[in-house]
Amino acid sequence: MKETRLGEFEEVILLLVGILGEEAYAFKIAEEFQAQSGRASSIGSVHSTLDRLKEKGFLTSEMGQPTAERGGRRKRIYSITAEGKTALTSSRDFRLSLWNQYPGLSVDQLSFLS
Amino acid sequence: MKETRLGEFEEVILLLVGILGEEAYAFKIAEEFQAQSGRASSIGSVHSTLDRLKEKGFLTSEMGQPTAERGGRRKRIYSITAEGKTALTSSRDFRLSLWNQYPGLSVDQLSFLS
DNA sequence: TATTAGTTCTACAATTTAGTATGATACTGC
DNA sequence: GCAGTATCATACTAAATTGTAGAACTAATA
Repeated sequence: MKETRLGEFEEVILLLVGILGEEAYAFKIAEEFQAQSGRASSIGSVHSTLDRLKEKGFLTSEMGQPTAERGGRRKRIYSITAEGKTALTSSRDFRLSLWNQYPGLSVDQLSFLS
Repeated sequence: MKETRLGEFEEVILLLVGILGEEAYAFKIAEEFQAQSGRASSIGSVHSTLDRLKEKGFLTSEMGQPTAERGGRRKRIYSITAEGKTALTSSRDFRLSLWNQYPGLSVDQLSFLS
């Protein structure tokens, strides 16, 4: 009951933090989510998800430097913790293992490589 | 808002239905879930999840034949619909794409093959 | 200095997902 | 036909996830 599972949205957000690296601040993450998933996302839900991920110990954050852009409030930059990375890895491994047991979804053949 | 997303548990259950084929009935699915995930699962939650998946159009079911086992009530056998398969495939593709953008998680190298 | 843009933050509400409890069925074997 | 077992079924509850609205901060530009 207290297994700290990741919801689908949470998992994607966590992944995006990893992918974006230094650029992982809420607004950018929301944009990127939309770009990659096609699904709309609101900045608010991204925020609450980031908070939850922080509480679960999967993320940390710190304020970045202000930029020279108009409206350049300081950004809060998120980064993945070791726990976060572990969670992503084991989620990935579990899924790969299941997919590979299901013929039409198997990843072995590299059919997904572009 | 009405995007028919799959929860984490739902997705795994759907996958197990695919994997189990003719053997995909609630009890077996619950057992298999436990075996593969290590997490406990109750038959009741598997049932309600199967129902939900059916409502979403990802599964259908029909009663099987009684077996010659003691207590052999007829089983309800579930199977994946085309929609279900599509949902699994696109969920897989989306994840593969994200993982491959995140160096430590990339699946390209086949490092996961046993 | 007023306006505007980019952004964070918070508190709450809505929805969805997962789990419980309990009862009903259907069959085998004695 | 009674006891026992495997299984389905239902209705409800609880918990977790996701979304909304809106205020507030910061800096640039006009």
